[in-house]
Amino acid sequence: MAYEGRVLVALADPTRRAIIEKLATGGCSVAEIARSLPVSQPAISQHLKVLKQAGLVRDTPSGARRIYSIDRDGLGPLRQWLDRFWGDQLAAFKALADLDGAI
Amino acid sequence: MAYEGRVLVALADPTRRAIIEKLATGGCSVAEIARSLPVSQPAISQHLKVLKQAGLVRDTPSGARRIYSIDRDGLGPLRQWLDRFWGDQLAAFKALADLDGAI
DNA sequence: TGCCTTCATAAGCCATGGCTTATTATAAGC
DNA sequence: GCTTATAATAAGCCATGGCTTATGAAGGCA
Repeated sequence: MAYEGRVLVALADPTRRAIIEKLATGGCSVAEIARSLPVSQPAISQHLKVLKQAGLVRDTPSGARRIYSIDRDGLGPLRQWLDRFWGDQLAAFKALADLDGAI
Repeated sequence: MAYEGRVLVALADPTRRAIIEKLATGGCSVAEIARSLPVSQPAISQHLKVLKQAGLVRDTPSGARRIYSIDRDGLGPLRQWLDRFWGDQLAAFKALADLDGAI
């Protein structure tokens, strides 16, 4: 599948979006994520696998635990794909950025 | 469901992305889309319903036909949601835009 | 070594969703 | 009015995916 497809499928699930929101507050272990959501630890692991394969999440071993965190570069493919059809928004962003710079 | 959820679910399906790519070349009737893809007309109608409810597509009656086209404003909710977690990209966009302006 | 914690994988269940064919409603043209 | 074309809806089929429990593998510590 195209890469933007993996990203979109990964983000289409509400539980995976909840994981992203959790990780936005800082790196977390799997158990920590599982404790903050109403699903089992294996379910979290499965979701993290999907997010990782989509490039949205990174993990670094830390002893017996694994610290997961948001991959800042993971959204590139999706942005590129979206800009193919909603590219006008890029111009709007540019205008906004210029405005910001002027203030 | 949150609006960004509808948008993500809508774009997660490859057939719906193909419809978006087709509509990017200009407004199309349902039959025209169905002819360009290996699925039936009812399937296209079902997909268009999902895309419309997500705000990604607009339709205007034209006789017995309906012309569908991309809604340029439909991506706002998704951009906002993405920027909550990948907001650094906005800074990158700003830098890029500034650079463009400088050239 | 033995025990506990942490995490990934396996297997199976079940709801969801994308597809089909059949049908209905509306508009255009004879 | 009748026929044709276009598109939406209904009903049903089936694969996919998200969840569970059970199990296994690897690290830290007494």
